[in-house]
Amino acid sequence: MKLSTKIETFVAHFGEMGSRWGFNRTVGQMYALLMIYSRPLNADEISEMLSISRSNVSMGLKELQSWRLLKLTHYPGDRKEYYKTPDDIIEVARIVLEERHKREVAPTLTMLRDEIMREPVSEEGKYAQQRMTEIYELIDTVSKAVDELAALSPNDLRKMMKMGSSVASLFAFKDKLVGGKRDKAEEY
Amino acid sequence: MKLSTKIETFVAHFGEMGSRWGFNRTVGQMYALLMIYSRPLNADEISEMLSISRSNVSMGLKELQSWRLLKLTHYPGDRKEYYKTPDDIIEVARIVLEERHKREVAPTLTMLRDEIMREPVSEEGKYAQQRMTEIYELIDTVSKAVDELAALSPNDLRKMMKMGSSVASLFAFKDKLVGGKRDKAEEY
DNA sequence: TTGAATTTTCAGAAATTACTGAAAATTCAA
DNA sequence: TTGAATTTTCAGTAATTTCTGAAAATTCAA
Repeated sequence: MKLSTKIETFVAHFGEMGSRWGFNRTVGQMYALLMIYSRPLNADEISEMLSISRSNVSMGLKELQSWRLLKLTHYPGDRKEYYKTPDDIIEVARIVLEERHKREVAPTLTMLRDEIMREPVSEEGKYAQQRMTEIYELIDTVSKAVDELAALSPNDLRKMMKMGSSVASLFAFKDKLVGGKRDKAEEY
Repeated sequence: MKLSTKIETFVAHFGEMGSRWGFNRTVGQMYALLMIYSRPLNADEISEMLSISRSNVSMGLKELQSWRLLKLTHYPGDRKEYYKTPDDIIEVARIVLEERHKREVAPTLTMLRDEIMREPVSEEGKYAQQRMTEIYELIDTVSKAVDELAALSPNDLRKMMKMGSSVASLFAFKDKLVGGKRDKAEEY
């Protein structure tokens, strides 16, 4: 089962980049393949297409499922499980944001809150506490904004994309979503 | 040179999380330490405080410098170099965003553009091309929005933070920055 | 039930990444 | 200049992560 050059390039690239999203290379490749292949694939097909062992595919699928990033399908008369990604790419982005928030940002905020609460014992501790407060506020602010974006429906997000991407436009759109009114909407 | 508990917890946590930001554990620890320590530190001090070899510190500092994340200081009569982070934590966030965009997002967009251009030879390639176009548009949109945010001055961003963090508020703020006017500013 | 088909687990091997000590290179005061 | 102080480099080692094959577990049609 030979992959087209287009797919091979895409898969290889996301394999390399995958680690930045919290996966290893093969898991990145697997997801990339599922994302651009026109039909759901079973584990054996993935194993063959990417030349990785069946057991590695099994572990990779398990990890991707723990990220809620896969959809399962079955075909009549075939006991194998077939995997695909959500049809809507925006849905994928939303899930990744949510999961990363849960896995990385939330624990960091908890740690910072705990340490900021604890009475500092030294001058050093006092300074550290101040700095942690600044860091807490920054992360909290940004993550709340991201939460809100992630909470918008894929459909709303798509409308936003069509409007253009400037921060100003994004905001203008949000206004419409929440029913706000503005003087100079035509500027955007 | 014993670290306070507060600093130790913070350093350990960012060591673990560091890999998500593109660094390894020790580089994450080093930056965490420099971020919350009240004064600039030299390489020997970092080495001792974190119990890592002097050469490892040297390599870590080099990497952090390639990310433009360090400021250098000197003290009269002392030949050692002293390192600290930008005073403003928002400046740190802005630089990380810019560097990650340059190192990860830009190459991905280039790859996608190239592959989308290339005429597909198979049905599979045709479908892949479609999907890549969707992905390209999403990444491009989001990254343009992030670029704009990163381009705002730390001072403007701080004002934004003080206003609160809802998307709506962010937009309202951007309006003020760009001189726009709105009916119901008092709602935010 | 049974057993063939399928998926999962996991111990060990392979590959990759991080770290160290020693040596080389650089810097700068005298 | 010289040489002591300091920083960087890098080959080898250590630690970690990823991957595999074999075996165990699960599923389900007959």
